[in-house]
Amino acid sequence: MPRMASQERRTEQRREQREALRERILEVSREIVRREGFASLSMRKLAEAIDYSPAALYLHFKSRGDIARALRVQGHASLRDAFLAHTSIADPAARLNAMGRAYVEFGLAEPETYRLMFMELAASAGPSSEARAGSPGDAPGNGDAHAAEPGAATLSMIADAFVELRAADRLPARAAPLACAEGLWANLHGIVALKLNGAALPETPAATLVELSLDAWFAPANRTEPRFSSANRPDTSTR
Amino acid sequence: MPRMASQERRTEQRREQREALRERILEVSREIVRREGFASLSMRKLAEAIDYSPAALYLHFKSRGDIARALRVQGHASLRDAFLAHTSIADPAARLNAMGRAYVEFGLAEPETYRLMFMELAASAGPSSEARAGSPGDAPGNGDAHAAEPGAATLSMIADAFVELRAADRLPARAAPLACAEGLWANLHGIVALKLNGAALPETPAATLVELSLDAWFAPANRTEPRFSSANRPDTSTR
DNA sequence: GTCTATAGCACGATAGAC
DNA sequence: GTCTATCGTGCTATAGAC
Repeated sequence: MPRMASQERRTEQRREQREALRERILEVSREIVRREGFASLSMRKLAEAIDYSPAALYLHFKSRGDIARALRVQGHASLRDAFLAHTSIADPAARLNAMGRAYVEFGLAEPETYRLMFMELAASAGPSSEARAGSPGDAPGNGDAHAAEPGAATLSMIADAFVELRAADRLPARAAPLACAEGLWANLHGIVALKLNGAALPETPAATLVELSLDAWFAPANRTEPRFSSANRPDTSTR
Repeated sequence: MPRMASQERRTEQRREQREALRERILEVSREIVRREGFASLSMRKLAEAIDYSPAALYLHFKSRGDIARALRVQGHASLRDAFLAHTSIADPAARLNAMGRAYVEFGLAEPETYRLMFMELAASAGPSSEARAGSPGDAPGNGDAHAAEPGAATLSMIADAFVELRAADRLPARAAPLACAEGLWANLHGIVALKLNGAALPETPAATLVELSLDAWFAPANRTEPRFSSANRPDTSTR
């Protein structure tokens, strides 16, 4: 059955090419977003960058918001990887320290990606922002109402550490570990978000704020391990 | 000199009418932003709302970004007022508690105003976001490079409280009071920002997170004053 | 599947009559 | 000071040829 085989091979090639183009679109999109932000990712610009017509994009992605969704998923995977690199740290406080730093470093190193992941979801849930000039279906949050799900993995890694802290009776606050995790997350996000907005928080470097915040959220555990104490530790990055 | 007087009266009336119209534009703008967000405030829509032509707006505001700037100033004044209501609290920890709550309540009560004030400044300082379809000079951050200044008053109120805490030796962390103030601010901002983005932080109510955060940042002072302890205090608002 | 061409819309800002 | 009319731009998405 050589004819059958060759046909199968052809369709297989087709599928691979299709997949490859889709991947290439995402790759170029990611780079544009990284450098100029999602707001400046237009279908025209994207099409020109991959040397196709704008119409071709719509064969692989339902809309611009659909691309945003894919990029967000990739970003969350990237952040999760950064966290995974520290899961081997046995001490939960030390692990939280490492993860907290990693989180803020991720946000400051990839500001536009971070913005896309955590700061431009407004349009998906409210009647608010990101109402651009174009047509409907444009908002980055569209296409998936459960867009928060991809970040759940990283949040639960933080929560796990708090559970361990609580189990070892090293957690001062008497609240649910999940609530602590969300509180710490909010704190870290606040640092990144204010820094990304440029004008705000002009005085204190982000690294110092991170140290302070980690101290604040589980200081006792920290104080018994001077390895991670903040005050007498030179700031490595002065972003 | 009756002729002179009448002329003066006329120009005075003119000036008042001018001022009144400008005030009316701002008032309507504020309401539109409050309900639909700044991104959806277009000069056309605004003009129709005040029953003038779009061109008339440019007699009172240089650009759309100029309106944004005026609205931000008003918002900061409003937030400052909310803080001023608590400056009379003598105990610095209690004062910080009240101000922290007020901050988050402000953000959650006026999400779009808050967004305009703290989350849409990106375009002013970076090559990023808010690149809309229209012409240049559109970004909300334009028109004043020192846009962070209006918020300085509220920040220094927080910093003052930390200075007092430090003076009374009730501040656990050994860092500069200003850094603590910015850290706490970042924490509060993170809570509001994540809540405003809807999808994120689905589990824990904001009020609980605020309590936890305030506890985290100056817990010892808090624990000696059970009046403000959080765990055994019913959440009044479950936003 | 990919292209060209364009529809259709919305915007910010300005020119020039009155 | 206000209006009408419009310029110039950018966008998403689709129609229809190949």
